[in-house]
Order: sequence, then C-alpha cells, then structure tokens
Amino acid sequence: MNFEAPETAPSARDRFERMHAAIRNRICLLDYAPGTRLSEEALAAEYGVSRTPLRRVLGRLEGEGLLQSVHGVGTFVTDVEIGELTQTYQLRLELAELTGKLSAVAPDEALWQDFRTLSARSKALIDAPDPRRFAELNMDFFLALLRLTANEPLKEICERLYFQTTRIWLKSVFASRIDIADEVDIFDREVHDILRALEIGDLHAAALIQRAHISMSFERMRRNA
Amino acid sequence: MNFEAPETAPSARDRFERMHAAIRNRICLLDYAPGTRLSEEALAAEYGVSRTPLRRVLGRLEGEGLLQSVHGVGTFVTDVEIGELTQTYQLRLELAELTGKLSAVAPDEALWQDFRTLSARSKALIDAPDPRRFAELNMDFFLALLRLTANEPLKEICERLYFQTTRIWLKSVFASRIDIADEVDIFDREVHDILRALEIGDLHAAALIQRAHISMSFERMRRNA
DNA sequence: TAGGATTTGTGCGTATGTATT
DNA sequence: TAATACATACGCACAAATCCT
Repeated sequence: MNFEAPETAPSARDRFERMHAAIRNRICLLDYAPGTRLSEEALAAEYGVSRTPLRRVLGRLEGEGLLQSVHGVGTFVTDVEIGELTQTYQLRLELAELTGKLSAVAPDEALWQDFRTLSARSKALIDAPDPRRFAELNMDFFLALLRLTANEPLKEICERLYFQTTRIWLKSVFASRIDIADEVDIFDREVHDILRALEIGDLHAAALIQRAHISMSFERMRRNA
Repeated sequence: MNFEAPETAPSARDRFERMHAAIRNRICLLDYAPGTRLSEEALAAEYGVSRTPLRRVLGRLEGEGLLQSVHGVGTFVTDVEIGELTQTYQLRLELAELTGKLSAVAPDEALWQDFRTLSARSKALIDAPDPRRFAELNMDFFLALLRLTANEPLKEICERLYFQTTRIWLKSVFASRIDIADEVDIFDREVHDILRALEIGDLHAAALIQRAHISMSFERMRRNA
C-alpha cells in the first residue's frame, strides 16, 4: 500500500501553474531582465512540452502585464516608462494601507514562524549582501505580509502590482552605483519595524510602515535612475 | 483612390480584442448567465476561426475571473459565493473613492457630451424600463466615470472588478420580485447627483456619491437574494 | 462495471508577419 | 526592391479526462 504523498497525477492544470510560477519568478527575480526576448521553442523544450501549452502560459503572463508578444518579432519582457510606474506606485501606496484596514487578521503561529525565518534571513544578508538573495527575500517578505489580510481580491491585486513593479525597482537598484549593502540595511530595518508593530498587535501601523517604505524606495529609485 | 476608413487589415490582435470584448459583454450583460457552459466549437464557428485563437480569448477571460475551463467537462461562466463577493464589494468601495483622489481629471467637452447622452438614456429608460437596456446603460455610465481619473492601473482594476461583480448584481436584480422600474429610478437619481457634483467641479464628491450607491446596491442585492 | 459520447488539452505542420541583407 | 531567415499565429488531428448509459 502507498501511504506516501497524495501522488496525484500531474494534471494539465498543475503543469500550467508550475510553468507559470517558474517563468514569472524568473522575470521578477531578473533572470529575464526587462526587454529580454523569450524563445517559445527553447522554453517548451526546457519543460518537455510542445509550444501549445507553453503559449498558454505566455498568454497568461501577457495578460498580467509581464510579457508582450508581437507577431513575427518575438515575445519580450515588458519594461515600463517612469510615468506609468509613478501611477502604479501611487496606487500601491493606497492598497498597502488598505491591507491593514480591510479584513486584517493577526498572524497565526505558522506565520510568526515564517516571519522569524525571514528576519533571520535578513540579518544574514547584512553580513553577506547578494542581489539575487535580496530579491528573493524581498518577494518572500512581501508575500508573507499579504497573509495579514483575508480579502482575497485585494491580495490578488497587490500581488499583481508587486510583480509588475518590483522588478523595475530591483533593476534600478542593482544598476545604480549605490552599494547593495545600503538597501539591505534599509530593508532589515523595515522588517524589524513591521514585526514590532505586529507584536503589539497594531496591524494598521504595520501597513503604514510598509506604505512608507514603498514610498521611500520609489523615491530612491527615481533619484538613482 | 480610396479615401474611406483607414482600411487597416484586421490584424490578429484586432480579432483577438474584438472577440474578447464581444464575449466579455455577453457575460456581463447576462446573455451568458453565471453557470452557463460555452462551446468552444460553436463560438469558433460563429467568429469564423478555428478553436486555437478562440481558446486564446477564453484563456484571457479565465485569467480575468469570468470563465473557468475544466478538462473533459467544459468551459463555464463563473458564479461567486456571497462571501468573496462581499470582499470584492468592500474593495470596490475603497477604489471608487480613490478614483476621486488619485489623478482625478475634470471632464473635457467630449466627456460632457457623453454624460448628457447618458443622462438622456436614463430619463428615457424611466418611461420604458428594460433589463437589457438597463444593463447596457449601467455599464456605459460606469466606463464614463472611469474617464475621470488618469491613473491607468487604477482604471484597469476598477474595470476588472466591475465586470466580475456587476453581472452577479444584475442577475440578482432581475431575479428578485422588485420591479425593475425601482432600480431604474434609483440609478437615474445617481446619475443626476453625480453630474451635479461634476458641474460644481467637486470630483471627490462625485466619487463619494458613486461609492455610496455601490454600497447601497450591494445591500439591496443581499436582502433580495 | 464497462464502454461510448463529448469536451478540453496537446502536438505539429503550415500560414502570416517582420526585419535584415 | 526583392529575397531570405525567423518569429508568432493558426488549423487540424489526436490524446486525455469526464460523464452518462
């Protein structure tokens, strides 16, 4: 008898989700920088499928604003101009605060455990700054904060806007002359301050701190770009 | 020589947009009620294309939360439970108010003209209430109000949430025993009040009125459902 | 329980559009 | 300007999954 993991046959939907998450992470972690051309054929071969199901994934990513396909030319990772990016950030500020007001829920024990791990990763990064690890930690911390609200539509929208903007910000951070160590220090203070607000039980304050840091990081990006 | 319309060859992208908007409107105007099964083959035949490009459109609509495809079963118009609908409406309230604060722009002459036409359509509907015309007018008025903000990401999100929720509300309205004439009267007053706020130049007030009406319409739906 | 009918998902060859030589 | 190379878009046949008899 088999008492191992559910062992559900990998359905078409699972394959879709796996490829979608994988390619999305590559885009958001700058493995594929803005402007990069993606090869349908190469990606299909990598995942062991034909172009048809892969194109479904690319179509979804295009709908999410991360890719753009042009007939006869290619499929490219999107890059946005500073104007629309400003609008997106203005909106992200408001939505970040909303997460602390709409259906805000206190962290459970599992989330506390994740926050402790994230804090430790942040401390470790101070001693050994690394762009890739910083990008991963930044994303994981953002996704953990989203678990503080129970409003599913709000979570989806915040996640979507984060994926659209953070890669542009990361690109700017890594391209600027500023030492990455500075950004890591600032981020570690953000983690520290937010966790302290959560320990007090002030979810709205935590959201406001996040809002402030999003605003400041955007300002730094604008100056260094 | 040909001085007629631009006569641009209908590109693949144009066909995609046309089919997408057409099917989306059918869903949101209740031609396809929640739970309805859509036939890929029938729709492909209707638009004179093969299943492949049509499936691109269905995939996009699935990403927008309007459809859900299940392997071997069919493609169905989504229907949402009251719980998530409540969360979506809470979010829509906040976003509606944000449109009056983030990059709010006063209407230009073209928009004023559209508002006058919409107001006339509303008055005409009072004398001859009709569910289909009411649904169309409701959508057109909402889209006109979105033109009061220049924040593109905010517009996209508001539009997306509107398409997800208004069809559920319309279904509830049409299914309840309440005379449609009552809803038309209430809507006409909303149009009147918002236009008066706009004439004064108070964009925030206009957004607040819209917010109030969204809130009240949801409350009516909950009671009649 | 088994098998056939129906529907979505996949693979692949071809058509169409674009850029470059 | 024409031809060639290469990319995405499309159409069709078949596989896989589900439902019902």
